[in-house]
Amino acid sequence: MPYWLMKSEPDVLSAATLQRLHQARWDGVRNYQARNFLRSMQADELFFFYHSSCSRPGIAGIGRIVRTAYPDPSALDPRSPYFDARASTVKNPWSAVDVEFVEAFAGIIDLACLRSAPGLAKLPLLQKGSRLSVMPVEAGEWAAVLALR
DNA sequence: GCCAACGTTGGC
DNA sequence: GCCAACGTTGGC
Repeated sequence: MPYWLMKSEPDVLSAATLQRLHQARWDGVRNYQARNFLRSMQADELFFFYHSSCSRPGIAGIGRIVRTAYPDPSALDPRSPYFDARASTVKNPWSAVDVEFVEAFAGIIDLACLRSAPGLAKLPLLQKGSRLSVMPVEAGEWAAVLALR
C-alpha cells in the first residue's frame, strides 16, 4: 500500500487541529503533479502530516485518506484563497480528498532530524528545490521516519 | 515550441 | 525580509 507525505501550513491546518476535528477536507492543491498524486490515492492509505512555512518545519503526525479525489469546491468559491476563475462545475481541474486524524507525534520531526536520518536521502521533500506539496513515500522511508519518533 | 518575465513556495 | 528554485504565463 502506498504511503504519502502532504504539506500544510499549520496556520491553515495543523496536525493538532486535524486531531480536534477528526476529519477534514484536503483542498487548495494547485500544482498538477501534486494533484495527480492526490488522484492516485486510495481509501485507507496513510500520509505524513508535514508542517511547512512555519517556525519549525517538519513532520507532525499521521493521517489517513478516507475519501478519494473529487472536484475541489474551493476552486469554485470566489471568497476562497484557492479560487480559480478558469474552473467550473462542469470542468474543474482541481481535486480534493478527505482525510482523518491518526496520530500526533510527541514532538515535531524537524528537517535537520530528517536529513540526518539514514534511508531518507531520496525523499522528495529533502531534494534541493523540491516544492511538491503532495508526494509518495517509499515503505522503507515510512519506516525510517517512524523510527525517529 | 521557445524562453523571458513573473509569481509562488518555503527554508532560513 | 531575503532569496534560490521552481512552475506558469504569454509574446513571438
